[in-house]
Amino acid sequence: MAIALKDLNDVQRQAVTSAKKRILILAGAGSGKTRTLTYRIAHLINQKKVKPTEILAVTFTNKAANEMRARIAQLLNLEIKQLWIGTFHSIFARILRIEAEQLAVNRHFTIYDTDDQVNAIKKVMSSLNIAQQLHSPKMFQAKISQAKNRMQQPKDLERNTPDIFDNLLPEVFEKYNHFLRENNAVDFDDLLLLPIEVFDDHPAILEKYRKKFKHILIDEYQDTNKAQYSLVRRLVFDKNFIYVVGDEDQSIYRWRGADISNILNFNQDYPDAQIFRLEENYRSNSLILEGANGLVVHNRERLGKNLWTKKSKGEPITVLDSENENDEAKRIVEYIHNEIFTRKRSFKDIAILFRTNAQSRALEDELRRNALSYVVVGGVRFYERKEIKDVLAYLKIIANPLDGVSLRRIVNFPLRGIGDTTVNKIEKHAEALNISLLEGMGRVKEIATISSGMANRVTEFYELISKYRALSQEISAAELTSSLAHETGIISHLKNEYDQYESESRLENIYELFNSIEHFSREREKEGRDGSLIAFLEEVTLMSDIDSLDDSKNAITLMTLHSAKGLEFPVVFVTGLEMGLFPLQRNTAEPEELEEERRLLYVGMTRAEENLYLTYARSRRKYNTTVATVPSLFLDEIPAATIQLDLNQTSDRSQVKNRRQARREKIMDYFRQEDESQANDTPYTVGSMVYHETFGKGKIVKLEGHGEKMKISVRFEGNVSKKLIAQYANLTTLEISE
DNA sequence: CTTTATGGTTTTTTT
DNA sequence: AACCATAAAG
Repeated sequence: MAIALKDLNDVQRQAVTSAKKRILILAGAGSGKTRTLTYRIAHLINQKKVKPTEILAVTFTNKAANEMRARIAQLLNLEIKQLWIGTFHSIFARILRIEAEQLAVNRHFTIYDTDDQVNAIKKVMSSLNIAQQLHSPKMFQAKISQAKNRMQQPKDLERNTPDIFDNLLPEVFEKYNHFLRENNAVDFDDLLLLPIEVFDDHPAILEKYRKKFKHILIDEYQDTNKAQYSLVRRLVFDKNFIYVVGDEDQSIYRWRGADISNILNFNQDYPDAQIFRLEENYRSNSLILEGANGLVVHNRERLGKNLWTKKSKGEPITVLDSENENDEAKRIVEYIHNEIFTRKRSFKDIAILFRTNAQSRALEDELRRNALSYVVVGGVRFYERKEIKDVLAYLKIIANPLDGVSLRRIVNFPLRGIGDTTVNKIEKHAEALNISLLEGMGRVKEIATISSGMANRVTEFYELISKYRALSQEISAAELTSSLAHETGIISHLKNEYDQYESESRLENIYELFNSIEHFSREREKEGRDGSLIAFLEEVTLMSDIDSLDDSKNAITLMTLHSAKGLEFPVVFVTGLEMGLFPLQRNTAEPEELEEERRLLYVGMTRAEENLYLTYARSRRKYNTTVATVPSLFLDEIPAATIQLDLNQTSDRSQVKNRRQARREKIMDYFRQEDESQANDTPYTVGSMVYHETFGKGKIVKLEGHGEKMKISVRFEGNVSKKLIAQYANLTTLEISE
C-alpha cells in the first residue's frame, strides 16, 4: 500500500518523491521540514524498496530522532528497528564502538562530558606545572574544543604568539589527548574526529559504510560543523544519495563551530544538486511572521527567502516594558492569566524563552507564587547534578576500569579517609609500573610510604569495585546501581549530610536515576537494541536538555532560545530584550556574532503560533549590582506595523514613534560606550609581567572592568597576590622573558 | 595526612 | 549551587 502524499503541498511532494541524488531543501521556519523528511524516508522504504538498514538519518536531538522514528513507523504501519537515526554524536559513537579495534581506545570507552574534560585538563596542567590560578582550565577546555571543531591538531596551532596562554595551548592539547587515550576515554569532539581518522586510515572501512548507507539524510544542516561536514563528504560517494534540510536563518551554533557556509555552499560541493524551497509557513499568524521576516532581513549572510502564510493577520506582537526583572516576571504572569482565563489556553500552550539560564530564576519565583505549573528545560541538568554524577562515576569505573577521572571522583566519596596525597602516591606507583590507577590501588601494599592502616582502606575500596565489576556480569544494571548506592553509603550520606528538604530532593533524584536505568534497559531490550550499562552511560552523556522534556505534562515551558529550536507553541514570551543581554554583550562587537543573535531572536519569534510577547526591563540585576539597561536594537528592527505596545497602557501611534526615537538614541549611546571602553584598553594582558614599587615583580592573573577603573589581580614573587586598581597601581609592564 | 569550615568566585548558548 | 584555596583542628 502506498503512503498517502495528500497531506503534502506541491513542493513538499516533489521534494519527497524526487529521484535526484543530491538534494538540498531550504525550509523556512514552520514550513513542514520535519514532515518532508519523515515522508521522504517512508517513501524510500515503501515505494523505492530501500531497506531500512541502508538509510542513515541525522537529526539534531535524540528526541527528534525518536519522534521521527515513531512517525515513520506509523506511516508505514510497521516497526523499523534497523533504521539508523540519531544525532551525529550518537551515530558515530555507535560506529566507533563497532570499529574500536582500529583505535587507541577499546570498545568500552567512556565519553567525557565537559565537566570530566575540565578534570582531565586539570590533571594535565598539574603534570606540566601550569598553575590553575594563572590559566583557567575551563579556558583550555574551550580552546581545545574549538580547535577540534575546526579539525585542528596540536601541531596545527601557532606556538610563538605574544600570548602566554596560546603558547601553552598546543602542549596542553597534546597531553590532554594522550591522557584521554590512557583513560580509555573520548570527548564529545572525538566522537566525530576519531571516525574521520578511521575512515582515512582504513579505506575498506569507509567503503563498508558507503555501501551500507545508500541514503544519507540530514536535518538542521545549517548547524553542522567542519568535522560533521567532513564525515558527510567522506560517506557520500558516487552511488550515495544525500538529502539535506536546513535554514540558514536558523543557524544558532556558530560559537560551537557550526559553519553556515556548509549550507550556503551545498551546490558547489554537489554541482548537480536539486534545490527545493519550502516557503509556506503553516505555523504563525501573518503579523508574527511579518515581524520575524522584517527582523531577519537585517542580516547580510543569507540566501534570502520569502516566507509567507495563508493564515490571517491575527494579533500584533506585544512589547512589554517593565521596571526590572521581577516586574518583568509579574507582567508576564499578568498576561499568562489573561491567556488562560479569557482566551482559555492551557499551561502547555505557553512557553517563556530567555537568552541565558540565569534569567529563569525571577520567572520561576513569580510563577511559583501564583501557583502556575511550569517545567524548566535544562538549567542544572539532571545528569549533571552532583549526587547523580557521583553514582554515575561508580558505574563508569565499573564499565571502564581505565577511567581515572571517574575513579578520582569517587575514591573518597563518601568519605573513607583516602585523601589526595595517598591517591597521588598510588598514581606515581602505577605510572612507574605502567598500570592503571585502579590496578595500582589493588597493589597499594607495595608502596612503602603508605601506612598499613591507609593501605587497608584502599584495599577495601579496591575490593568493593572488583566485587561490583564481577556482579555487573550477573545482575541487571538497575539492580547493580541500587545495590551499589546502598552498600557504598551514598544513600545514608545523602540522608545525613543535608537538611531535610535538600536531602529529600537529592534522594528523589537518586531514585529517579534507578528508574531511568530500569526503564532504559527494558525499552532497549524490547526494541532488540543494546541495553547494557555502557549503552546507558552513553545515552545519558549524549542526552540534550530538550531530550528530557516530558511534554505530556500540562505546564508552562521555560527554556533557553537554543533549546526551543524545532518547537512550537500557541503563546510565546521572549524575555530580556536588552542590549548586552539579548544581543549578549560579548556578541555585539563582531557583525557575524550580532547576526547570530538576530537569528536566535528570529528562531524565538517563529516558535509562536498565535500570540507573541517581547519583553524587556529598564534595569536588571547583574551579579550583585543593579544596572540600567537599554532596550535591544532588535526591537527597532521589527516593523512597527506588526507591533503593539502593552495593552494595559493607553498609547497612540505618535507615542509609539516617540518611544522608538528615544530607544534609538539610547542604542547609539550604548554602542558609543562600547567603543570607548574598547579604545581605552590598557596595555595590560593576563599573563604578562609587571613591576610594582613596593611588591616587586609579578604576573597578571586577572583583569576586571575597563579603562582607569580596571581592577588588576597580580601574583607577585613570593606568592603574594594583590588586587589593584589600574588608575592608582602605577605598574610598569615588563618584557616577557622566556 | 585528612577533614572540615570559611569565604570568594563563578555563567552564554550545548553535543 | 558547586567549586576552589586556605587554614586550623583531629
